[in-house]
Amino acid sequence: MSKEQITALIKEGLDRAIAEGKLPAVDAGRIELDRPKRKEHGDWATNLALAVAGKVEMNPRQVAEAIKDSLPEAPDVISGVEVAGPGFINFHLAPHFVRAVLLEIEEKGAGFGACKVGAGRKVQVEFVSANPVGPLHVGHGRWAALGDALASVMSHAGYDVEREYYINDYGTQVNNFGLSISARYLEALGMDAEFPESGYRGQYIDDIARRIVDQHGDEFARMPQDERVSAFIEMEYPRMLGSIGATLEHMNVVFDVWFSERELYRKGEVEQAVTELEKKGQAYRDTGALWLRTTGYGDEKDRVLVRSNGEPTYFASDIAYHRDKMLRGFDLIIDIWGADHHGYVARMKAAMEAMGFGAEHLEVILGQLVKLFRSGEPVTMSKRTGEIVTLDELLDEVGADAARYFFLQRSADSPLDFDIELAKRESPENPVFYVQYAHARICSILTYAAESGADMSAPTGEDLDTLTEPSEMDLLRKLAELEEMVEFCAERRAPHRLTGYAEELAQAFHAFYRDCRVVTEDECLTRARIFAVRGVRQVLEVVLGLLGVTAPEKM
RNA sequence: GCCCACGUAGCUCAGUGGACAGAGCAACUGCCUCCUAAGCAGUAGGCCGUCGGUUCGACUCCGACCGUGGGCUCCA
Repeated sequence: MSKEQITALIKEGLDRAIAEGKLPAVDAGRIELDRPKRKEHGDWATNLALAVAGKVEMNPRQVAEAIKDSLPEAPDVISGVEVAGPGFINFHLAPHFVRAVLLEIEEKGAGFGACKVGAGRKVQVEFVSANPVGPLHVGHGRWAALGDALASVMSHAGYDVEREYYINDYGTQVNNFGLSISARYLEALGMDAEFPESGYRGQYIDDIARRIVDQHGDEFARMPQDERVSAFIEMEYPRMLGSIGATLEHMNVVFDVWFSERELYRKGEVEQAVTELEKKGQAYRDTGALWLRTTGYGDEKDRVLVRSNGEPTYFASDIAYHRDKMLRGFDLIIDIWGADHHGYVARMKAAMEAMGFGAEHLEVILGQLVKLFRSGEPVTMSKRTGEIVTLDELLDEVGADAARYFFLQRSADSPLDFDIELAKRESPENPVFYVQYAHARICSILTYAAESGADMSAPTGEDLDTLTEPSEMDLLRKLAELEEMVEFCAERRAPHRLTGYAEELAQAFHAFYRDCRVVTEDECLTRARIFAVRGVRQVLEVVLGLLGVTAPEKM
């Protein structure tokens, strides 16, 4: 990759300039090399001279000139170097070197753009993890898209990644679920029933209740309330979980592990975790409850692990869960939570410290919420009546590709305005089609080339040298950026930047298409351009694959 | 009140301490005898919330303030 090679050249240039006495000895630190925003500033630029000028008490431009003059010759890589602006050193890559990206794509195929920053570290990304007490809503779709794409891009960056869904199948929420069904069930039978205060009021609860009546009549009405509620829980939460799984599958999100909270309790892990913390002196008893001393690790106040009635809190089981993750050998745990859980981050990190794992092993990504719009008008969602737009409804309406792409366009820190009508529109204002269209267009060109008898075999080096049009060179340069994008998105946990790259690549391709015919009378050029266009197709497939969006051959 | 995030074009948002701040939409103007016009080219649109600080250099880092959203349970 060009970045390392140029960094090495700069380092050598600096060392040589010092050795030749043009510069005083100085520690350059880490050499920064960036893609300049403006094309005329070349392919790569370094601010080294600006950074060093103060230390050596020289004019930055003089420093830059000195380094430039001492740079080793590298005609295979660089075609030009200049000092510009306040003291940047700009590098222009040799065209031959730019074209070489096509050979790399050919060689690496689906592995193109991969890198090794992850160094094989074991990472778990846990996301969605919605309580199995109702259908997924649109916000869950965002976490699903985000978690899945993050896992993909980190995997491409050399991490060993697992995707996990945590099932809260224990405690208050499932109990409320059972109580809600029970109330609707009795109502459906014309009996009096008090609907629980914090019950689930969605239509789907009525549907479940009615289905039970249809299948079982009033047989559950004769049991004691507790027995009926737990019967309903056991019957219905697995079914709900199944339907959540189906929705996620509909969105092409596949988890490696579905982890049950009940299992944690069944295996005694919650108790073990609590006992361990007590033994370590991290927990104390006060007013009948057991408290974790999270204030020792930066939390605002200590938190209850076991209530005075003997019941462990959700926090306790969450601690046990994170302990279990660490014991499974992950180097890094990434949790994706809704922004409404942000108050929970400090205490969970404190708990990691209290357990002796180190808070740096846990990263929490807080996703802002999704607001739905339809033609500019907000789609109202009411918790009170339980009227929500489900993820299934959204997927049915706009399709998995558009939904995923829209969810991924914004950084997790930004609330997302999702316009259903825009996502549905099959027109240029919809960016997902813009990118997919580039892929379809390439497929169509390749079909045309084959049908018109063009030579589809690999080009020679001389053939490749016929690629000289500015817009085709720009396209090749864009291809070469994938690897640093992957590294950036993985390290910053920012898969949304990949959508921007996808659009830039598509744009570069469409500009190429405008200027350059692929199938021409010139056999050398035709071989080279077919090869180039295949490379673009490969890279589009990689990027769309990381985003979890399909790459259609026809549109 | 305290904690966190956000504040960039008319709208929705990108933006990695660097050079003249970007995209899409919306508005306006052109371009199909052609491998897909789901495309391309162009015009217009900015006090990067405000004020200070750090730096050779700040949309970017720090502080204060203003605005928006979220959180501050022996809830999950």
